[in-house]
Amino acid sequence: MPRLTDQSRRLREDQLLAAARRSFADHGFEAASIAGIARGAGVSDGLLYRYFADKRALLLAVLARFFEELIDRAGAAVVAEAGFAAQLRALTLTHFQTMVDHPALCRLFLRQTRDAGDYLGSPIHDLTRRYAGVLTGIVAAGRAGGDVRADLDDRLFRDLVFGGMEHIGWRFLDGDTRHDPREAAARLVAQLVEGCAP
Amino acid sequence: MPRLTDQSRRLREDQLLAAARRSFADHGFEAASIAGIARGAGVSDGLLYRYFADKRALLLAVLARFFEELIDRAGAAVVAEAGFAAQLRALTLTHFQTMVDHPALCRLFLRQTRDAGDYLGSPIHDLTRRYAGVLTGIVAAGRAGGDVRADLDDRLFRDLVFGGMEHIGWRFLDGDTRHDPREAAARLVAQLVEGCAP
DNA sequence: CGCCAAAATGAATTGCGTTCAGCTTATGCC
DNA sequence: GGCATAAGCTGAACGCAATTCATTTTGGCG
Repeated sequence: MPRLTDQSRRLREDQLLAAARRSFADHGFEAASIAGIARGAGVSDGLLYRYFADKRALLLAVLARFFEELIDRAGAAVVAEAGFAAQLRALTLTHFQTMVDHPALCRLFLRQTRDAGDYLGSPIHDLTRRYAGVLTGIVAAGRAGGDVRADLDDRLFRDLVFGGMEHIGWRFLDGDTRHDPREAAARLVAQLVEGCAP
Repeated sequence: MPRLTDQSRRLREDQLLAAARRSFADHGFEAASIAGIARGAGVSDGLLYRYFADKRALLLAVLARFFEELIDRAGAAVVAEAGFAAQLRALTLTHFQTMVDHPALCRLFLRQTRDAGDYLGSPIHDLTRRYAGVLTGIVAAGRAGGDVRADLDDRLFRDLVFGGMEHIGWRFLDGDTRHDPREAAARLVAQLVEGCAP
């Protein structure tokens, strides 16, 4: 049997990733079984290991793809807006909306991504930098436009934005439907801009 | 053989929890084995299951105890200070210092605690409320003292504080020794108070 | 048409959480 | 002191799922 073409190899990989995404989203990491994923993709258990080193590598590949989709959406939403606050709202809204639309995958991401030796230097780590870069761009433009303090600590601000989004986002993941992503985004941005002093 | 006294039962439980804390901190949740924990406590595998329903319940008990210690420290640190900013710095400093002192347990906590059906209504969920209550107290006092906007959204502020602390804290967990907990706490509080507008 | 290398298989291996049938031990009663 | 009792305690056996690898299948090429 001759070597697979790059294209058909990629096709099969897509097939496996799609089946894995379904299984992981439906059952979580531990409860999703290799056998179930392989069955879902219509292949044998063993073949999975020709494409991914182990179960965790498969999960990380699923999450990396998912994260990449989020970053692309966020980037597009941001460039469609003008002004610091509007761009920041676009970023946070995209983030929240993703949590509403894909709660299971977001859960997986938050639980499995950071920590564990395989994070630093992983593809997901690089994506995190790319996502952070979107925010850095917003801040740089805001500073140039006079909407942001010149002495703002970029990294601290990033930690507040992403940390705040994460915590607020858990309400969406927990299925609290009283909350509206658009309003949550607006409130978060207003708070970040104004602070809590009178 | 007569029933164990409450006291000796608690003693044995402490023994098991201590061994489990060591194992989990040293190897992480998955890699820590029941056999290893039991050996560490000087008992058989089976006995563990007379005290904890399963491996995960054992982990949650370890984390609950650890979290309780943090809350007590934080509460004590806060009441020792006066003024909104100083109290908020005390809370965040305690948080950061705990991350520096117990990185492995903090990692476990962040990775294992939220998510997974067993969170809502669990002892750890209650402790989270207690921890949040410390911050709520600080904000209420700050509002009364005129250091906090009357219309501040308490829950949003809480999400920003805890989310920000968590993200900043990862730097401590990742062993980035360039960062000083005290300075990180001061910067975080200043940013929260002042916002990012010029 | 066979040949061969790569793809694909799935049964065997392995490791670990969990269970439970049996064994130990401390207490109180005769 | 001996013994019945009931709870504590043990650790080998079980089940389940990830991973491996010897074997089979596949399809282009000389």
